[in-house]
Amino acid sequence: MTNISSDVIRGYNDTIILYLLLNKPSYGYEISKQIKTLSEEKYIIKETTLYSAFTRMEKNGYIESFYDHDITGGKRRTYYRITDAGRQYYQAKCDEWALTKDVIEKFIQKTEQNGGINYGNN
Amino acid sequence: MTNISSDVIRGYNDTIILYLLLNKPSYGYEISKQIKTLSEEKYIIKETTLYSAFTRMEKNGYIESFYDHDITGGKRRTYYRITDAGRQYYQAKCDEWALTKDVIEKFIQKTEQNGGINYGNN
DNA sequence: CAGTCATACTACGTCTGTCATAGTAAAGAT
DNA sequence: ATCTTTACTATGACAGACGTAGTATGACTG
Repeated sequence: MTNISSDVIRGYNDTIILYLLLNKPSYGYEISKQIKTLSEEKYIIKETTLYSAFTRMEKNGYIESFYDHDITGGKRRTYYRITDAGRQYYQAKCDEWALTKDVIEKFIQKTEQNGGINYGNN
Repeated sequence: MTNISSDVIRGYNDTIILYLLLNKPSYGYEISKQIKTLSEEKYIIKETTLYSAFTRMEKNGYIESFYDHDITGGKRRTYYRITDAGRQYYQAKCDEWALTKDVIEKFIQKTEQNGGINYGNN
């Protein structure tokens, strides 16, 4: 089975996390699960990667942390909300992505035998 | 001037280099220029990054080095040719790319139009 | 009521790829 | 004679990802 190597996604973990904060604040565990389900199990972020991203992004002013006290089982959560700077950074990263994609694809050869469609057997 | 941040391309430098070796052997300086022109100046690989990639990939058995003695000005070149293992690795990376692209794009919002971005290094 | 499970983190140290800086070396151009 | 272009090599720093381990809380289970 093909798995995504971490070096590839490196540099987009922050973007992925920010995306999940665009509409509402969230916390580590929830985000980690959302990444898993949204990516259809193709990408599972490591806990340490996730939490160190939070720390880094808070330091950079892209997110802000706060506590919510409606405990629903388990340890107290640290919630994060995206800041304006975070939204700007996210948008910039999205624009950068378009560029990066174009560049990388100049050096990628698509294998014909699987144009996204799977015929039959495995 | 739009520039791609290095963290994004990280993990694809090897792939890019291997692509340029698919049809003929080459050497550092030539490859560096080809990356520049093929990417339309959007990506300029750093010398140290390039040469350390050569070393790493030779150790991994993806490329082989040899000397060519038709000196055409400048210092003696070290040529590299891709191996079968290198071709396999390249193809695997191409397949991985398709996957990665799909995953990342689930977390990317496309903006209509946005001018020059300049993120990351330099 | 002890033990396990799921949740929700924190701490610490290692590894890898990138990159800044600097230097070496050879040939052609001015 | 020196500058520029070509073509590397050496060294060390750094940041992000990750392995490993530990802490803490409440819910469920026998």
